[in-house]
Formats: sequence, structure tokens, C-alpha cells
Amino acid sequence: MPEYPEIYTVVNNLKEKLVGKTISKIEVLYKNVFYDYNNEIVNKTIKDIRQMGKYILFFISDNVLISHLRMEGKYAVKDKYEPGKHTLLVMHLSSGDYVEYNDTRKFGRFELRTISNYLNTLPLSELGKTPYKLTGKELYNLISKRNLKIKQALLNQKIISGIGNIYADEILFDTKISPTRNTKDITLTECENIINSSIKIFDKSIDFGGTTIRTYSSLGEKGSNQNNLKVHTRKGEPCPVCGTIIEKITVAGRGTYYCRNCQK
DNA sequence: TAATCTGTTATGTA
DNA sequence: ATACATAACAGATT
Repeated sequence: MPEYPEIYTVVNNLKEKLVGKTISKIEVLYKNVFYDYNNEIVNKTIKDIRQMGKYILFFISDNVLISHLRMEGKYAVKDKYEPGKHTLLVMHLSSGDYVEYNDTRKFGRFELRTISNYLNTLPLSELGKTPYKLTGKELYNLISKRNLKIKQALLNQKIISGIGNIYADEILFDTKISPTRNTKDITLTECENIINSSIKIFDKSIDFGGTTIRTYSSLGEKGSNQNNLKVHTRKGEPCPVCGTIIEKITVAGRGTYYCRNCQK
């Protein structure tokens, strides 16, 4: 599911429901989902929930519980205890409700850090800035001497965080850049355009509750930004700008949609 | 039915 | 430094 707009939506929803509540018990139903689990965060209060790139951070007492949804992770907050087939973890709250972490593909992960070390240990220590914080000039400096395809650079969370396969395609279409262009050939102006487009596209998606292509939902609420996508998932359809048929190719091992006429 | 695809990331090899 | 394959896994699609 999750790129920046989807995580933003999930964090907002979780915040409303969970901040101020106390965790009374944590059940790890699938061991690998939370490899370094210990009871440090039991009987502690959730002080805040924040986002860093595609990560969700629960601030619990002096600890930071880091959650990544990977492909299909989903949260549900329920007033009944009813874990399902794909429930990998359940947080029991002293208020009487239950936070389920559901993930059919079991790719999502939880990691526990402390307030004092979470920013200087993996996975957050190497995380790049989001488009909201990164300037075009900074992006240019990060990529212009490297030998990468531009799409690959946008998917690299160490360079810029929050962009995944859907939005990479949309941003490159909006900036008229071919996904296979080498980063050495991307100009400063194009970097500035990439940042501006990223913000514009993220903001719009957030307004629509995120993009639901397969299974994404935020606490059960699906988004509708898929209706705003210009090229991603639109193979065989006419380009909304020039009418050329949208093509699907593989770049960096990922399905990539683009208009060969508009994007150079 | 079987092969192939999927919104992510980490890891190992060349 | 980068490319490429693979692994983690389940279900939908072809």
C-alpha cells in the first residue's frame, strides 16, 4: 500500500484514536514481525504518533516503536478482540480497545528504539528527507554525480523519502522526464520541478485519502486518489495530455508506466 | 492449473 | 558505486 500520502493518512487516523491511551499488553502472533520485541512499552502511554518517510513512529514513554507497512500492512482499531487469519500483532489498550496489525503478505516490520537512539540507528539513520524538506538544489547535489536511472533515484529512500512506485511514475509524468533518464543528465531546474511536483501530487492524494489500487485502506477507509492517476496503472489508455498510448516497461525491476511522447 | 504479477526493503554477488 | 537477483509471503491476475 504505502507511500507518503497513505502513511500520512494512516498516522492522522491513528493519532485521533490512540494518543493518550495506555498499552496494557502486546501480542506478537507472528514472531518475525517484531523480532526485537520486549515488554519495555507495556503499561506505558502513547504520547505521540508521527511520520518519517514511509515509517510510522509511536512515541511510547522513552521508547519509539517504528512500524513499516511494506506492501500491505494495515491497522484496525476495534472494541472487540477478534484477530483474524492475517493479524500479526495485537496491542491491547487499557481503554478496552484493540489495535490490530494485519498484513497478508507478512512483509511489514516493527522495531523498537529509544528516544535517544532512534535517529542515529537504522532504519531511520540513513533515511533521506521528504520532498517537503528537500530542496531542488539538494536533490541535484545528491544525484547529479551518480549513475542511476532517475526513477531508481526517486525510489531510493536514502536520497529522498516517501516516494514509491505509484508516485514515482506520476511525478516523472508531471515533470515530463523519462523514467530511464540517467541522473547525470537531470538539470537543476528539473530537480526543482521534481520537488514541486512531488509536493503537489502528495498534497492532492492526501486530500483524496490516498491511493487504493489493490488493498490499501486506512483503518478501513479506502482512498480514492487512484482516480487522479495520470499514467500509473493506465497501460493501453491514451495519455491525458497528448493522447499517445501509455506504455508499461520495467525499470529497476518495477512496473513503470509512462508516455513516450511527453516524457523525454 | 500454473505461471506471473504486486503499492517495499534488505542483502549478497558480481 | 551500481546492477541484478533473491528473499520475506499470500493472493489476485493472466
